[in-house]
Amino acid sequence: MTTNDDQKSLKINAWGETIGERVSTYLSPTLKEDPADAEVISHKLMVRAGLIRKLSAGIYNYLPMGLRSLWKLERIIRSEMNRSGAKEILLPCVQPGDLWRESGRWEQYGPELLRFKDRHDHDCVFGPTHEEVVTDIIRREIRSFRDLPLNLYQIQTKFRDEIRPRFGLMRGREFIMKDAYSFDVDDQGAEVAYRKMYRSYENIFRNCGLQFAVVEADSGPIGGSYSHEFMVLADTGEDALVSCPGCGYAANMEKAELTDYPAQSAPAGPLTKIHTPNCTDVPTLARFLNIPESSILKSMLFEASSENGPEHVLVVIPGNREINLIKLKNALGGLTPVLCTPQAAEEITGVIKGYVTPLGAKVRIIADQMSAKLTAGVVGAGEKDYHFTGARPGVDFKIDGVFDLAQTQAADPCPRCGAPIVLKRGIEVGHVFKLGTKYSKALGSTFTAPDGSDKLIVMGCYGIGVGRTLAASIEQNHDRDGIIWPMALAPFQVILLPLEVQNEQISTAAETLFDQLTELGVETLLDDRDLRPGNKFKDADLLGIPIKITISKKGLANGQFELKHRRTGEVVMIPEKDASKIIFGLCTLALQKGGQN
RNA sequence: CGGGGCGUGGCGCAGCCUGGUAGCGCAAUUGCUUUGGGAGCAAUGGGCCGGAGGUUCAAAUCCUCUCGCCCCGACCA
Repeated sequence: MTTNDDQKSLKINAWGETIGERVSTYLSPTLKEDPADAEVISHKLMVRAGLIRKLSAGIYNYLPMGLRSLWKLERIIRSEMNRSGAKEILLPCVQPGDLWRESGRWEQYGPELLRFKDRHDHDCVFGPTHEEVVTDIIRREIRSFRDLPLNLYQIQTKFRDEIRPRFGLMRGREFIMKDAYSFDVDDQGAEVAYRKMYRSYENIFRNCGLQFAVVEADSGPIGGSYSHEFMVLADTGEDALVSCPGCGYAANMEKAELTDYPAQSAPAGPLTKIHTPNCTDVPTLARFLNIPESSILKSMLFEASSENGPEHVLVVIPGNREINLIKLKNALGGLTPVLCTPQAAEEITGVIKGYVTPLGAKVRIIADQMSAKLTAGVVGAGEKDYHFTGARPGVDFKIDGVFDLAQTQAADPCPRCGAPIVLKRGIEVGHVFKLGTKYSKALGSTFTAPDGSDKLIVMGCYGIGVGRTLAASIEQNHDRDGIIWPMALAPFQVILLPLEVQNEQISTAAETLFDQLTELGVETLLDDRDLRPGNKFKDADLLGIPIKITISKKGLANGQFELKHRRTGEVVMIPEKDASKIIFGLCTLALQKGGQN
């Protein structure tokens, strides 16, 4: 419980961490100005508050203050993972290249996989993820159905040589990830494991005091397999998502289904060619004809390459809609579609952009579901300055396939309940995924079933971006003055600001309260620097410590301290003699309320 | 990888176009005054101008090459 003699004693908790620190002997270098290389708010604030420093592109040092928050988060994650029955392990960063050849990812992974050779000229990789290594453990150690189910997790450093690291901890090359892997005897068991992790993740992010959404994610054209993403809601988030206030349906924008949306048929009538000069885009044409944009069926030419060479596909969709490229990709059986340039489209269709027609088209035509439902629409005439009205999908032109292809827009009806959809933005902090037998098959991980037969282990994998979650928390919780930590993640729960440390009465009162709080286990930062009040206030706000106690002559004259809540700005005077109990109570309460304060 | 931008004391920047003494603000150090929202005065220290090569009597400045970093596009925790 004590430390070296030449320093005032520091209290230590059960894990060996300090409960209280003095700013004068800490390393918390704060910056008045934004760092020049930071773009997003969390990155700026983490650097300014002295939580992290950049070492190299996408590679960061954690300073003491940042590390404390990281520990808090890791502790929350650990406790939930352990509660769910998962077992913690620690796997190496450096892995043999041969293992990656065995799984086929040595070839598949691409330049994002950091490869190097050791002194014996053996291929090595710095692990970007650990499916290979855990599966290797399992195939060696698991023999029988009696050994299953099992869930192994670790909190560990990964390296992915991203093309473009950015936004500080949000997208680093080296980053800390919690990754868990479940092993089950069959699909049903894997399903149970998946549900457990799903619930653990909800608990983790709730306990962090974060507002989040769980969304269905795109898992490619693999049938049966599915995945969910955990998104921290923040306007500055990189990912778009849809959410239904009616039934709770939520999905990544890429994945969001649409079953219906407003689209209006063009006036019925015979197919008529009309003169439409200079109407090369939808808004212009709609205005020219005085019809809604949705009555225009726009035809867009895509190129998709497979081993049989490039194929061209004409996509027909109502004029007021954007095409969702992921949906289109799935509709094309996994081939990546690329929109043809106007020049390329003109070469293939023989007409300039804006007048491309599905009528008599030689290429495959696939239609968005709503365009297929319209009784008539306006389409290009395949001839400059002319369109057709009254074109009947499937009658006047062929349709080779109908799919849900449109991007969801705000207020579109929910695919589950029909209520208007709301668009949000989020930061992906966690991902749960059903793997199936991909890796157990590649690496030969089997077990003996009760009937004596050998079966492949069914796997799932589950990730949380630890550093990213910290950044996301700041992205969601900050103001003009700095970070606003939720109690659960704050590096310290309380900061003490004695305004004049030269004044004996003030410094004694501060030291006394510091002792009392740390004795109670309240993590406290004492700003004992001989600085002007303004400096201390600014730093305290920047650091985002939830509770700020100001100790001044004025207050002490009445036997009181001033208590200010960082989040609300609410100020109360508290009596000196009860201060530690009151503060302890507030901290405890905040943690019980799921980390919010 | 393609497109754009930036490298000048610890941090943020000016100087470069039009070559000739390296400058400003903040921070740091010392002293005095100050003490409820980033104080004032005075003094001090600190810079192979990212690196290499070239042009020139002379290069932070012009030219070539290189390295690093940031921003915009396809992947991901």
